[in-house]
Amino acid sequence: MFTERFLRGKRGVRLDDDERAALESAVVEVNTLPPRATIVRAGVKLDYSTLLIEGIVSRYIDDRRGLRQLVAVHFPGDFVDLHAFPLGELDHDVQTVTAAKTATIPHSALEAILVGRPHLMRKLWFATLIDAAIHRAWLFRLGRLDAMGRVAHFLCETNARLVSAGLSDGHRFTLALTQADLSEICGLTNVHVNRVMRKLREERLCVFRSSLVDIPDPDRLAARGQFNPDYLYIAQSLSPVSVANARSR
Amino acid sequence: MFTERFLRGKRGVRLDDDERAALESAVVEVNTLPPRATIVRAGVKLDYSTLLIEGIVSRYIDDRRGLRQLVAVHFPGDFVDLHAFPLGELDHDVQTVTAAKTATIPHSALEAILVGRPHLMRKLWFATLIDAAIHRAWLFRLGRLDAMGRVAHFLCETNARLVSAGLSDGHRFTLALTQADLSEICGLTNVHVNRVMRKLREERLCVFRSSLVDIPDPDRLAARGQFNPDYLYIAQSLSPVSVANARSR
DNA sequence: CAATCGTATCAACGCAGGTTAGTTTGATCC
DNA sequence: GGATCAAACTAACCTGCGTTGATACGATTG
Repeated sequence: MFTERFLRGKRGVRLDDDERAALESAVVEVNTLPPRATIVRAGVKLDYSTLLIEGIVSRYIDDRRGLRQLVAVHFPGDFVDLHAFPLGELDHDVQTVTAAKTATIPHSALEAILVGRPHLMRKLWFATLIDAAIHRAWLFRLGRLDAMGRVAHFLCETNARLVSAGLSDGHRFTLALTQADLSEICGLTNVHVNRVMRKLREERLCVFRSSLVDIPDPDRLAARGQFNPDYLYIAQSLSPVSVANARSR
Repeated sequence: MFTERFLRGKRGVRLDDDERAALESAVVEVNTLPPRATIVRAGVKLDYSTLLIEGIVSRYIDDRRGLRQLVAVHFPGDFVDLHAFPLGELDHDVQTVTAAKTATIPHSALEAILVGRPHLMRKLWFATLIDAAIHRAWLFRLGRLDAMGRVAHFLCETNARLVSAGLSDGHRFTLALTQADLSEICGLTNVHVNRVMRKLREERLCVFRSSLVDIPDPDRLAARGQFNPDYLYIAQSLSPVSVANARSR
């Protein structure tokens, strides 16, 4: 089951068995990729899209001078570059962060879904718009939060997304990102991210060591990062708050 | 013709007469709105979307403490909240900046297009993904550019978009944004935006006075803001560079 | 005409985060 | 065991932007 986690826990877009099967049968290939492998380059015409099954993938804009800004991070279940289907080519690069397993879905198969299964198509559209909503939250983060807030916000978001993918219990999860990766996500230098991580640790807001994130009190961290999960369109029953509360009770 | 400017000048998604007519006939209402009028509030279920005919509209995320980050600015021809159709409700607020004229399109009409005109639907999807591509460029701006660069980048982007909408000649255009608006776009304070505007003027990069933007040398401004228009998916013949060159020859 | 309000402008000061240049830790491999 | 490398961590210094508060300008209104 390649699409098992796709749209999992999202509000109002549950896939029925039929749709699930249609998507599954659209997969033509499964690949295993090493860390830091380029999946897509900006400006190259694409006739397939990539669903992430395992590992972490990043999307980034690069000024070809060493400065790189991540614009998205993807976890298992994300349809990484589904937007390449309507767009034809991408405006940014896509690269694995960790080793990853991906499923390839040709655009010809999506074309068939477009014509024959309009309601499944709308759910695919929805998926690309969640990514856009996350972009907007990232804009808020970069534009209006200080360094502590940015990191806190990102960790809250990641926790919420991993909870809904079934990969976090609401307090702890593995996250194989380096501090340098975090700095490219949060618009900071790696040196400053290091300072921030220490402070988060000192204030008992979050401990991130050897790829393990531990959030003792998700609500406090959320407050520090002004994090409000609404933009993730997560189904009520799976919201990180309710999960965290269920555990702390 | 309400949809005259919609997707104008975009690569590979020209609307044929039939599609144009279908969209036109989906309009049920045209409204005139005053400046700073709220169009949509976050979290409210929507059964219509809004096409902008005249004026400027902004989308923003607000921390309810006075800090506001704009996540998008829309010009005539933009389908401001088309993403509300698949999403159902928005994760942010939408407000006019200037007085504006809008066309309302009910989601029921979009539903009909979804089922009956899959290829028009794909073009609508495309339109929402352009917005996402612009979000990404804004992320780069906020994450990796200094204050001068951010303002320069925004002005280049706006110039390019207005050229393709037929509202800029590539060097000059009217833009009824205040310096405070610019600060909420660029993640700066209005005081610092003022410093930046002076410096842009002193360096002959850009003069912005009483709602009129004048860019003597678009290439120089683009270099300062590391602006590359590819993400706007503008058709070759309408790219701002070629327009600017045509004029300067 | 004066009063008012939104916007632009400027100067003085402080600090968050960048820059530079390291050292330490831990994993992997010979 | 030592060698190597990536990642984490630190300190010292510097600067770009935020903050505060005041003034100027121009449009609108009474």
